[in-house]
Amino acid sequence: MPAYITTPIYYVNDRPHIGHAYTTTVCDVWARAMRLRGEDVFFLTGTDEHGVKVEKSAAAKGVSPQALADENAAEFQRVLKVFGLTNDDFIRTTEPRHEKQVQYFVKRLLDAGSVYLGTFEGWYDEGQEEYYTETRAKELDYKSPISGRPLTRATEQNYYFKLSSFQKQLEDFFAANPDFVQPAARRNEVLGRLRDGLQDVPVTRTNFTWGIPFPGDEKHVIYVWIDALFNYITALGLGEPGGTLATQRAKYWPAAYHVIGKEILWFHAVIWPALLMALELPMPRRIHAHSFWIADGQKMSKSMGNFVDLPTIEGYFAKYGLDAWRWYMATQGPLQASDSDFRAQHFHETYTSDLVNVVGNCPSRVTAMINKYFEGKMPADSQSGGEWPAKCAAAVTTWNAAIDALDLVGAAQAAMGLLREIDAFIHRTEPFKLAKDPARADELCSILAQCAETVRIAGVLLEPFLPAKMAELRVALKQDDGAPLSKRVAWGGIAPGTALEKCALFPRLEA
RNA sequence: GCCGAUGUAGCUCAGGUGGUUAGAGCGAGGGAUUCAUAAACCCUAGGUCGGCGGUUCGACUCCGCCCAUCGGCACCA
Repeated sequence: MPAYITTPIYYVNDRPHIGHAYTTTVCDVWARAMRLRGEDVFFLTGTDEHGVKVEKSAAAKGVSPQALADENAAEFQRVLKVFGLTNDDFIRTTEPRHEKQVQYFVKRLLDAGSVYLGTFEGWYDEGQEEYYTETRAKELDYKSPISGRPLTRATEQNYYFKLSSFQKQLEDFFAANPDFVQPAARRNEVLGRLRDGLQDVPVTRTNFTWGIPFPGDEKHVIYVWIDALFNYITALGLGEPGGTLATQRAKYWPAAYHVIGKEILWFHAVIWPALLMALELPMPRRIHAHSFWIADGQKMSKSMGNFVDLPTIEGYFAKYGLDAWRWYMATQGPLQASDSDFRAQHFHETYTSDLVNVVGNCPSRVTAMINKYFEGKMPADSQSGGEWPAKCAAAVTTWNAAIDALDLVGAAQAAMGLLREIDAFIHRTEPFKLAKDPARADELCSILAQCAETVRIAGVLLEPFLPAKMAELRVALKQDDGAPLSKRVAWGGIAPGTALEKCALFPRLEA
């Protein structure tokens, strides 16, 4: 079955930071894992480029909105390369292919009666050009928080999406698909809010022009959120049935995973499914809303200026390497309901205890003994692997289930658990003592062959997390990476007599 | 303010339909050892299980109140 995974499209008004890097890395690990299995994977990311904020920023800089979007989109694309991320496409919402399809979808919603022209009335701040909700306006004593001038009662004509009419259908869908929104805490949040009842949502704006024109009424532009959500299917060409893009990519819909941050849950868990229902398109399989990184115990914010930004991240690459960064993101990140704290010391400890002491050290001691006792030649195992083939198979099963559930920690632990068991096995069987007893040579051969083979298999399972370092391990073990997972984790991949090199994958570093 | 969640060892978190000594990983201290990147291994850590009150023979686990933190409260990308 084709596997489709998406990140949100990133707002071009932002500079790339750890938040973007995190979401994209999570998707990248998953995409690599699925490709390793031999699945047909499509991994999408991109940029969201419309909206009043972009228009204003561009004006402030004295450039056109498109020029600003071009510059920042290019920066996001450059960053993806620096991070070694393997997205299959990069969609930009100002591309004609996207705009045309969004208009097609909106037109269909209009024709189906799911979008209608309505009137919005509310408290308007003329200086700020924004509306406040009734409660917020009351809090402000009906005065502008900026200018102090009284708010005015204003009305505006907008097109609305009949979200309210999907209440029942959404409730039924959530009931039938309890895993649709992950993690469970986020699902409960959505259900709670759903119980309060849905109101129709405006899908157009008239107070600025930097957006996709509303089909048939061009003084309206399509609200950025609606525009942005459609990226998930415009990239597959679903808005141009029969087109070239659709021919190649329509098979990827419905998406397996929309990975998002918790701040945009409502749009993805409720509005997006309702839009798809209105268009009679299939639902994505899962929405996974991760939480946020905080920095040294403090919430990251623009005003605090404490975002873990690109230069900071590149500092970690320089010191620890890209794979170490991926490992920290994937195993220590906020994939579940609570936030994770990014701390330099924690990063260092994770690097040392996981990567140096286990993932680096275990292959090192195994290849070192084989070099010392067998001149580097893979020994023959008269025990056919003993208990290890079954242990490896169990780890693969656990790993597969974890990947299916986007449980990156579980998958990483399944792989690393094998290495920890090999360490224990070496401790128990003491091959370094057997080496001194010629009468027990056969036993020694079996033990070290089993160790090497298990290390090889663990290395395969670690590839999505540590692609560069596991490539080094493959070279040391004289392996290639062509075959699908099932073949590569089969016992006996290293032929007896193969010349194995000593390897030291992760150097110990000072804090 | 309203709704929801969380609060357990230095850090990150498990756990228990109430019952003798509350667990893991990491960090820290000590030991033994060498195949290995002084790594793997063994031992140690005494934390009033957020606070107060209640129910009970007995609560960290049940109930109430309070405090703190986090999320949501719709036009915010």
